[in-house]
Amino acid sequence: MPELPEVECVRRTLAPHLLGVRVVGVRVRRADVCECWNALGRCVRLTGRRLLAGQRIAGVERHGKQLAIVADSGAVVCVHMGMTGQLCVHGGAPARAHEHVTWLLDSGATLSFRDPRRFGGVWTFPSMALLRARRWSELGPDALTLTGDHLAVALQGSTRAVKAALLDQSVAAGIGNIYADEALFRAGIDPRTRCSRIPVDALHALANAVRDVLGEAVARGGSTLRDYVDANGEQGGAQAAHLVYGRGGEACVRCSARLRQATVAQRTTVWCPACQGRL
DNA sequence: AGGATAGCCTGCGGGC
DNA sequence: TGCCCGCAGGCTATCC
Repeated sequence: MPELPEVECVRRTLAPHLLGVRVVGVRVRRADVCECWNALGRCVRLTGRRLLAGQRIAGVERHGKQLAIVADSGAVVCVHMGMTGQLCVHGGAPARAHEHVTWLLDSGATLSFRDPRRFGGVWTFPSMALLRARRWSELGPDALTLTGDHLAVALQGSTRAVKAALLDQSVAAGIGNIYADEALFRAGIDPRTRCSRIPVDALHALANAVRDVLGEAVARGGSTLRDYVDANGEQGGAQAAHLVYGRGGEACVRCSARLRQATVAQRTTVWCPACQGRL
């Protein structure tokens, strides 16, 4: 389940394969995972050109959980991987099941977007500016740059549970269920706590915890629980560093209390009832 | 209008 | 062994 660290690892492993490479063809096996937008903000017909056919790739960018492959023409393909999405580069292996879009590159390699659950998708725009204006503008700041000051403004007066706010991509982009629980544990905050009851110093601690948890997970290559692999098909190692996620009923690594598991914000949530105080 | 909820979709593991 | 059910959850649409 790609959250920010996994998508960043895909970006980093993808870039060396793509930069300066020309797209010589595109094969779409499921057109309904793609959406094309023009400069007027209208949804338009899917074409190879809009998926960068014939163009040279000049950049691979990321905001939150979304990737953008940018051509030298300025045209952009934005990929969101949902839960089970994968972007892999390989040397022309036969298509696997659920491989929805394949880009043929002049390097001889192919890039494929695979997504069994189809919670992800592909969006095309004539420029990065339009992607930012039409799609990324809905997102909060990238969670790797999250600050306590921003959290204080974004959560001001909100009565919802802090975990729900962390999962809200308009608050900060990139946090999912795994790293929300890990960050709340590090910050010592009960995930059920209403936002408006969290003091500013605790919000600063939370923002720091979010950045630390995400940064460390990137350094470990992301978390592989089931599906995640980077652009080279390699699994990550960050799951070994999870202190609470997936450990409900086990002992807290800090105080040995039994970790509690319950549904918070419609998500399976694990926390330490001793270390994470309810404010 | 903020916040809670349902639904999308497939693979897998547990239970019988 | 095989089938059925529940669960995983990022995001949007819808309801309250």
